Amino acid sequence: MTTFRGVNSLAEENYLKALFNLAGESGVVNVNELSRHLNIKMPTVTSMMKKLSAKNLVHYESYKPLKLTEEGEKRAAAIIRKHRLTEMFLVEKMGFGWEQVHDIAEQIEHIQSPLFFEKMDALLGYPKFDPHGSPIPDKDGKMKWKEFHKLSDCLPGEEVILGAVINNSSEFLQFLNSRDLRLGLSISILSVESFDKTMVVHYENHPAETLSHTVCERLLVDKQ
Amino acid sequence: MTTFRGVNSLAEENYLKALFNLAGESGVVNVNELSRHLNIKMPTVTSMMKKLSAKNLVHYESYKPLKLTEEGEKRAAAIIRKHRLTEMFLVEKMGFGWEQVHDIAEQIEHIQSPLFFEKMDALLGYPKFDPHGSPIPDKDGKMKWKEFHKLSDCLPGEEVILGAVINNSSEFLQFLNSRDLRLGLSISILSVESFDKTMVVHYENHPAETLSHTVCERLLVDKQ
DNA sequence: TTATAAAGTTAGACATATCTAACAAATATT
DNA sequence: AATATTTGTTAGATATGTCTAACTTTATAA
Repeated sequence: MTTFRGVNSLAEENYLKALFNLAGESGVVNVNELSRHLNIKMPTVTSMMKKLSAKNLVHYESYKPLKLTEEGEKRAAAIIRKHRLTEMFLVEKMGFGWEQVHDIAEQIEHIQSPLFFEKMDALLGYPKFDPHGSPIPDKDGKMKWKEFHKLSDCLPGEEVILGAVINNSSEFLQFLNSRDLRLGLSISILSVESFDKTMVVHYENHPAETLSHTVCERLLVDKQ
Repeated sequence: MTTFRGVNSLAEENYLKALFNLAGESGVVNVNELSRHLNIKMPTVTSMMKKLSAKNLVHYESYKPLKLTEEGEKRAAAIIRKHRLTEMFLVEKMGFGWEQVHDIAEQIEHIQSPLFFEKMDALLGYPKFDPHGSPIPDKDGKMKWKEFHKLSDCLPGEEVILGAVINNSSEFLQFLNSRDLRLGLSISILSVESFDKTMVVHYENHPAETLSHTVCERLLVDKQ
């Protein structure tokens, strides 16, 4: 039947999104990184990059790192926007926990219906951040992370606000749930173990909770 | 990436759904019908029927009409259930008009997440019918149409309740909107033109509205 | 009842998206 | 600098789902 998919196929959308998410400051991504992230072998990635390059969505030259074109970035941001709006909708309007929404949003982000996402946006009151604290790109693909610090970079004595988490896996989020850790929480750093960087923190009804460096690296806080 | 699609591919789901929707009393469907309905050429349909037959979802024998197996019917009903729950959700919880929801539901019906549809179902209060009056199959695939009559089979003097519409095209539903025709409305039949079966009816603030036979055939009513 | 039309099948081509095996280039290591 | 490792590409195979052209079977009509 060839269900209508708009301009890009499902597969193409997944590559664009991955390129967007993996791009750091420089905006470039290696074939190998992309391959590992998508769980798709490198030759397949190479051939898709040629295809997206032909469509002017990716800058591709043999053996050089990949970069989205302006148009590619716009398309990618539109998908991320749909993903994050959906996560917000699932949590705010349908009663899901923040640890349950990733896989569903991963599917709904491919729905072709501008109106559907505009309705979501309006019902949510035009949110700027998703349930994990990630910014929701606006319709022009613009978005800005707040000026967060990793909790792991903070020092004993500091009092910070949990603003975002960088790892939306169900397991990690369930761990946070089990410790009553959620966005907006005010956290005081009591001490840092020097040899393994483990932190002991205090918040709400938790007088002394121990958090591994691995966890602290994934918690973004506002120093305020 | 091979996005997880559960047991059946998107294409397979569309064939199952079409077989379910086209099956009349007898439950059988011709290759040709299916081909026209899906807008897919007959040879393609034949080959897919062999595939679904190998999976025990369709009874297929050369040159014989097609029929879903019990398992095929179960799978199809599950998709229709998702479609109709989604339509209801879009109308009741997101403020869409009944003429806007078909295409979106056509995409969301393929989402793989039992929890997502259970949440919808619960938020809607376990509805039995979709916004067009079609029954929503339960989790076992069971559903039953109310005992409706076509408006076109009714006689002058009768007073009936509009219970369902059979044609969910945006155009038809917009026509009904333009005449303030909606489910639940009480309609009195004033007269029937004998040569073209046109009906003149009365309801609400419409003292005398003329409806073509084509329209009346698509309106299902409860004789009370 | 034979001819014609409609419905259905077979065979083979094509696009998309994936893979493995083998080779080439760039990077890192000694 | 020479070698080894990692990264990336090329070539060719495979699965899915679609198509057209040609043929067969079933149904319809003369």
